[in-house]
Amino acid sequence: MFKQFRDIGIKLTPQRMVIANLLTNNSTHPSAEDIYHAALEQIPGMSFATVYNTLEIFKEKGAIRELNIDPERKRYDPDTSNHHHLICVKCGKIIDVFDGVDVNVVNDTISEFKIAEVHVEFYGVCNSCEKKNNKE
Amino acid sequence: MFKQFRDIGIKLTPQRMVIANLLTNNSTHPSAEDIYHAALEQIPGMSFATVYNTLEIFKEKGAIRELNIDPERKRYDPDTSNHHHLICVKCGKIIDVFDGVDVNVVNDTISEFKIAEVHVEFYGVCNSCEKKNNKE
DNA sequence: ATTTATGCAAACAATTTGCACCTTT
DNA sequence: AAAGGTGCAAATTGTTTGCATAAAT
Repeated sequence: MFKQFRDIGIKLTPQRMVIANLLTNNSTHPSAEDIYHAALEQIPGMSFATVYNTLEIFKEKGAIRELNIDPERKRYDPDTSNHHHLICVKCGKIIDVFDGVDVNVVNDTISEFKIAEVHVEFYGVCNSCEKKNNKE
Repeated sequence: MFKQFRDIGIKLTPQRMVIANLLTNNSTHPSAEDIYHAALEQIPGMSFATVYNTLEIFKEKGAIRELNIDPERKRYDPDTSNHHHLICVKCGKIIDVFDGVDVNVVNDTISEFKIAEVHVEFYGVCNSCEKKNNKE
């Protein structure tokens, strides 16, 4: 599982392995602070600088993606394939959407661009928040 | 032109009028700092706190929208209608896209949400950056 | 030995807040 | 005089950086 990290030129130290582990198969889109706290439990003495350095390297090498969804802090997504997000405006939950979304474009301004990626965010209220709301 | 601001319950002081003016008919998606500097030229002594307070009020009342496109700072958009953005990854330019974009959804997870808004960002390279690139 | 990563603390940048003063009702 | 807005400075939050130590090649 760490093979893919080494393959793209990331030297895996114990700290980085812990961070890589925390990111992989994690769909919560954690912030640097989330990762720092979780990592601290596995490596006492783990530093914030290391978390930030590691996230920077992972991002540079294309192992993870930085999300701009949360205006207060950067969040990280271990899935670098093009996918979209569903955001609950009540509880802040962010859910991945991999398929069933089709963006059709017929627009001259856009045609003049060399588009590399298309990100779609769906803002709304999730099921559990909706239920909570109805009970009040 | 200030009428619409008053109509939604915003008391218009001189400072707020300057800020409202800087925002309206401005498609550059300025940051709080951009606005502060521009406002300072019209009202010497204008404070940062006032800019932030004003942006907060405008946002609360629905006169402007806060954008999460730039990971380093919040940006503000005077257009609160649902539209999309074209972002040049080279020069950072952000261009509004009002039509010709159609998002089709066939996805159960999304169906369970009460969707309020859909934002699409197109990341790519704009024409002028593309030309610059070719000359090098 | 040289390069590279870590951890600490200090520095930074964007934003927010507390509070005294000044307006406007 | 009561309410709300402004400006200043200090505080907070998220992130980055400089540097000495430690680890890996």
